[in-house]
Amino acid sequence: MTLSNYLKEKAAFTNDELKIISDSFSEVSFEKKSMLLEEGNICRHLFFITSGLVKTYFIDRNGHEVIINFASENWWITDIHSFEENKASRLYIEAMEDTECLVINVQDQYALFDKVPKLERFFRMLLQKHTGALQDRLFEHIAATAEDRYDTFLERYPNLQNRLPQHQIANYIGVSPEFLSRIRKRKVKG
Amino acid sequence: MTLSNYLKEKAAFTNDELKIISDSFSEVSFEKKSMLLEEGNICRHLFFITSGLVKTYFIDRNGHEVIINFASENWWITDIHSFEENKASRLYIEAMEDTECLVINVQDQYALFDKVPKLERFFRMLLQKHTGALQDRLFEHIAATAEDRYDTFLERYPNLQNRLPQHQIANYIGVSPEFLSRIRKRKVKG
DNA sequence: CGGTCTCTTGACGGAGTTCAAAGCTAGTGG
DNA sequence: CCACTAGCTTTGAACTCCGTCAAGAGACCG
Repeated sequence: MTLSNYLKEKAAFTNDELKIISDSFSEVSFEKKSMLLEEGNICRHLFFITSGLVKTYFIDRNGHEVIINFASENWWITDIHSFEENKASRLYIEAMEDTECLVINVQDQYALFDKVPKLERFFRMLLQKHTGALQDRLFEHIAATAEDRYDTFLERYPNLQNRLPQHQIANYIGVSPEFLSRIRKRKVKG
Repeated sequence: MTLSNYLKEKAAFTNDELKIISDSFSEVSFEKKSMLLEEGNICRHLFFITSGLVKTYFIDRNGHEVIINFASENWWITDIHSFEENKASRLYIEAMEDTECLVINVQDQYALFDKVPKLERFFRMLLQKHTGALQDRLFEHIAATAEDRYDTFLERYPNLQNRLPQHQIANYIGVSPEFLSRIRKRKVKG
């Protein structure tokens, strides 16, 4: 099972622990274009994606979608603020392909932390990495050009480039689809 | 002592726990313009600021300072990635006023987590809040104008507005000092 | 009083947006 | 299997936001 393999790669969990963890999650499927989370709702689940692709976004005050990140195989996704504090979410999470997930709710998560304390620390580390990634994206948006951000996107998600329509990439790097088209044209010319 | 009062306000620690926590921190002072952390070094400390004001920034590839955030009384500050993983930091932390801190190193932090497990969860929650704040700043930079970001700054740090030179605020919201000056002129006119 | 730091103002330029139109591609139903 | 449609990408032109450069005006500090 994928979650166990993933955890084995990432940290030193015993087989007992892996079993306890796996048993705490349930499998859920989402069809392409269906929603894992919608704005205004409380995010009830922490998702581990075993196959497929989702995007997280919010709607800005001009009614435009703003993509925060993508997540595919072996990524965790949730609105952590909503999930942990039971607050209405500002975010949407939408399946961009048919997607298989393992999910856990917040109570079961804390019960699991009590059974496998190592996991709480593991999740704290994950959160740290996520925070680092957010900081890097903020840096890019303050200090780098759109072309730089596009290059960074290509390096960071080499496998996503062909799974995503170009205007979604444009949205993620924070430019209009027209301008990304021009960037690409410029790059081909050299 | 300030840290105990702060923790009492924020979560239900017992007096014993508060004493154990307080005893694990040491006091350090920094003069205005001195550095708490410099790029290339490992961030050895988690800082709790009891008085004063610091800024965290990095130097972008054009040699310009880019301010990530400010921290004053009752704020935690560190480069968490460097601190936890013993990696060279990309960041600078600089005192903008004479500043008093309580500090702990990473080993003592983990020893403290073992003695007061509640604290590890508390820190995870802090990290979540920090992540939320970073996400909000990213949203702003993708979807809001400089004027919107200035308004948000004023709401978020009402007490910092008069303690900071205007060009530092400009840097924080990601515009040139000249342009912030124009924004302010526009706002006065109504 | 002189120097340094800070804020303002003007002129110009560049990065990126918006709008509109046209060409492409892929999926869908008949 | 073809035709149609809907969504995706490209291109051009005008426009906006904001940065850079340069110069001057305060303000603070020794």
